[in-house]
Amino acid sequence: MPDRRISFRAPPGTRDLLPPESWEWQALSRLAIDSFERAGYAPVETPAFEHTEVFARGVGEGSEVVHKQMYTFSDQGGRSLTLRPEGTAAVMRMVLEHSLQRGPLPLKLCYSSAMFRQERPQKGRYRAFFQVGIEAIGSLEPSIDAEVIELGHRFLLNAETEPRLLLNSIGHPSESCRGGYLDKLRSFLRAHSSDLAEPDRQRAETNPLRSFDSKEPSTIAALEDAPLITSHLCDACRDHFQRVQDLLTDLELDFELEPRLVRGLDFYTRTAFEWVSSNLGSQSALCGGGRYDGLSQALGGPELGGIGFACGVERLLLARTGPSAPSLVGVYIVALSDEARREALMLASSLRSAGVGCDLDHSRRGLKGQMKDAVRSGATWAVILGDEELRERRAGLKNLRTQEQEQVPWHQLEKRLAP
RNA sequence: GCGGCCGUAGCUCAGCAAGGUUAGAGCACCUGGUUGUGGUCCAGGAUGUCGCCGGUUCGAAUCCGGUCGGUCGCCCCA
Repeated sequence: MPDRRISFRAPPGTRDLLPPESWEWQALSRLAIDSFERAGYAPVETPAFEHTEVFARGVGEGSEVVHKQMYTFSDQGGRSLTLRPEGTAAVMRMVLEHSLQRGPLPLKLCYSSAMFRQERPQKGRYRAFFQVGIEAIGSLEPSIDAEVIELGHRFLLNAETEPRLLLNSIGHPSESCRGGYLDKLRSFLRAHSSDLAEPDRQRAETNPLRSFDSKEPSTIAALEDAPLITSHLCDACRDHFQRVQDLLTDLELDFELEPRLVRGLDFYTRTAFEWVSSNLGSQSALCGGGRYDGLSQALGGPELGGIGFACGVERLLLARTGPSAPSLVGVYIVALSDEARREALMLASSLRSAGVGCDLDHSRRGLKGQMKDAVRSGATWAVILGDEELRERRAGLKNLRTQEQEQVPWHQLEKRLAP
């Protein structure tokens, strides 16, 4: 319970990120952006809010996200604005606004940004949350699909999350492909309407694909023999999907074909994928993505295919099984007198300039307290400065892991502690 | 929008069913034992309007009503 004299707390579904979790959070974001940049993806940042239309048209009016989860408000000029509920539509808006599609393609972009959705909060799901993701825009080649998926997979492995990769293709909207399939699925659902669980019947009409997301046992049973998208793809989409699979196999990347995998946002086409983890409570999706060849045109742009994914950082934190991030403080300076404290502050400054992470006491703690704080800081080394050391211009250098200690002249300290 | 569970110290919780001395424990924090050496041990210290409002009662952390908040699940999604 927080201090009751404080009358405010973070709004429902939002949370403060504080140590030690915040260390992990930072390390994860850095790891993500770092791995994406190494593959040629440039970091971008779009505004936290957009004209509502960007999401209404980009994400799709029919989607749940747009329908009832957006934080929408009017500004003083009467414009309708919306806090971004996801990143892809905003990034595409940015690309089109600056005509980036006229430069070399594909555009390879990455981001780590806050997203906002009004949903009922629960484990692994917040109203304000962070996503790290990438977008590759302007190539229809299967190789870019494979690159994007491989980057996501390797990132999740490096993030110690034990991901399972689910893969599907949802074709494209025309009658010869997903359109025709949806008709067949609808007839199937109508024929089996009485077997569906009550909440799923309505949805079977409005958004038949989503029936596959149901957790109702009776619905799952009824869908046992439902037609699957993968056997109704047009030749071009089928070929694309096969080539993506071949490339992933070349990359020795394990994936599970999941013909029931669908996407929540309307703009997705062809390749759809998702990484899941079993540590997320009732949420299972760690990271989700797919190809969105219709998005640019939905926003009034030219034909411009793209593919990308977004990972929920809070979910990554929940799914992590590996060791925690190491401290960037390598050295803790222990000072035993006022004179030594002055010296310690100067030493800290020069060590930091040399790139050595270090910390020191500011509470006038005694030796014992400072040693304790040194351990707490995560430092490997304690540099001990007492009157005797000051006189002889040397310092006690103690390795906090091995407990070995020696005396080192000041001028050698920096060299000994250099990273 | 709907449902389950839970609100007592910074954290995790005991106490509540049979209302009754100064409301407890563990962890964490600070000090000392060791006037110059951390993770163990010992001693001590600081920290609470028992979520809030009202009712019942001589008396409420405990019973009743309401309210606010948290959490997990449904829906949906990262």
